Amino acid sequence: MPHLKGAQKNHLLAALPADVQERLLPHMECVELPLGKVLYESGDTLRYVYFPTNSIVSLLYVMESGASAEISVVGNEGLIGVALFMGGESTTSRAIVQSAGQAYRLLGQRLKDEFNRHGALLHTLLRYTQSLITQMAQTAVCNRHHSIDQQLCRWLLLSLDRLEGNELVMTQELIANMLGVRREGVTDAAGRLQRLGVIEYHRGRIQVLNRVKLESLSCECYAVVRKESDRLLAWAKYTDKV
Amino acid sequence: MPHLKGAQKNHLLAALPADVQERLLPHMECVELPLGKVLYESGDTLRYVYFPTNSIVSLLYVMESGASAEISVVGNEGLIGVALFMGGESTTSRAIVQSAGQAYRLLGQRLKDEFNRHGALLHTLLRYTQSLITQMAQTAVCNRHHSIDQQLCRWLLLSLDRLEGNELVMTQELIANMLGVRREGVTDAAGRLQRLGVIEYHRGRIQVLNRVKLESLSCECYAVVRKESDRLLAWAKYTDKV
DNA sequence: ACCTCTATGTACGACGACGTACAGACTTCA
DNA sequence: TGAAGTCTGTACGTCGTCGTACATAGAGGT
Repeated sequence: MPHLKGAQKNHLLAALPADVQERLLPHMECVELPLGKVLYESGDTLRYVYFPTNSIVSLLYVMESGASAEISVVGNEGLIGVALFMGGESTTSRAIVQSAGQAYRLLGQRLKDEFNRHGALLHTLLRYTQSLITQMAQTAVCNRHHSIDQQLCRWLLLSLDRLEGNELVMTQELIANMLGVRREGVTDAAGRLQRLGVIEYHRGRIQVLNRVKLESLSCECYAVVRKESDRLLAWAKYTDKV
Repeated sequence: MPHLKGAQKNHLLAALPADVQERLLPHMECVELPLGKVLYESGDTLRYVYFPTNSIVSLLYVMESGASAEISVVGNEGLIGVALFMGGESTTSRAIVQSAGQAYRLLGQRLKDEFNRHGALLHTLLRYTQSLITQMAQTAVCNRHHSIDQQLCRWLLLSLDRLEGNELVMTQELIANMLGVRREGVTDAAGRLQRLGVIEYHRGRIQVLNRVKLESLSCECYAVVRKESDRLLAWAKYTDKV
């Protein structure tokens, strides 16, 4: 079953019972997501949902002034487009590829059809949505209380969790857009991390050398999000009843 | 039908079809929510959901240091306890009464039973949850980019929308806890608003004199949340299909 | 009338982040 | 090999918020 193999790379798909997977997979296509691609714009009616495998997508709010702030990060643990099954069909944020890679794409209506069978998919997606809510809430907290240095650590860890390996392909300029701060602020913070031997970077490639230390330098926000995600997405349990 | 009358004060309950209301209402009780009461603590397994009528409840994240930040505000437009039907059973935030009043309380299991009938309640609650997500996302943005003055305006407007009249019973100290800033910062901002003739306050009572001006002084965040809530909670449409 | 508690007002130095400007280093492509 | 573009480093004055400290005034109780 070739489809199944690829789908296992996305935790959400992998967690679904075999019968649900079999109904969905024939309709899914693997697409390339280049860096910077906008999957949907604020207010767009969503047509597809995306299940990232080795890509990362940011949900970004862009203000009237053009300034931006990241609301949450989505990788192989989740999907892009919760508004489709939540019923709103659109959101106020933009979905933009933060790390190039691949994703499975599914026509929204197919997902909704399965969702409306009220089985495992519904419960799985709702639990995932709650973990997304937690991430958004913690982003709000972090933006209020923590320094750029701490936020950079949190952001690196969240991104790292969604990729294989210990390298991020990402300029400081892009990170600044995500965090909603100046590029120079990221340069300062990254420079400090590099001098501490925690990371090493060069022209758009960041390697994490000491993850443990990175976690200790991060604010509590990363741990909160990580722990709650682990709890909510402990797939084996609760998936067949609410 | 005495139950129905009171339930109409909560928009979420009011939006439900008669048969759903009739099944739920016998199990609901009207409870008093005094200022400062904690409906649930971070990590608690939720037992009840609350549908506020004339009270306001804040979802607050409390950090290790004890500092806090409000994630979202809930009033007669929504309910407290989405984690129950989302499947997580608990959240990382605290629910605390910000404005005393009443609410309908319902045993979580009753709500889940109805939710699992996969009818109008499911779609209604999911759309509400999306509006809540929007509010959280915008809180993150606002915390990043806007001044205390702007955030105070946003906060006053959000609270005002959830109450009758134009008065808030709320000390500057409590507002500071919600916004996650110093009390003195709120004093400064509120003083400026008072000198502009936009509000008038005295020892824990705030009256809004000029709502239009308040909106113009607020950042875009209020309008974004308001507009999206109006869209998502335009009950008449879409409620019987996804 | 007095005391106590609570709510609000004001001041000042410290600090983090901002806006702006510009320099250096590496990459890409002609 | 040279030019253009990209990514990163550094500097400096400004501004908003913080932490701290203390003052004032109204509310409530005895």
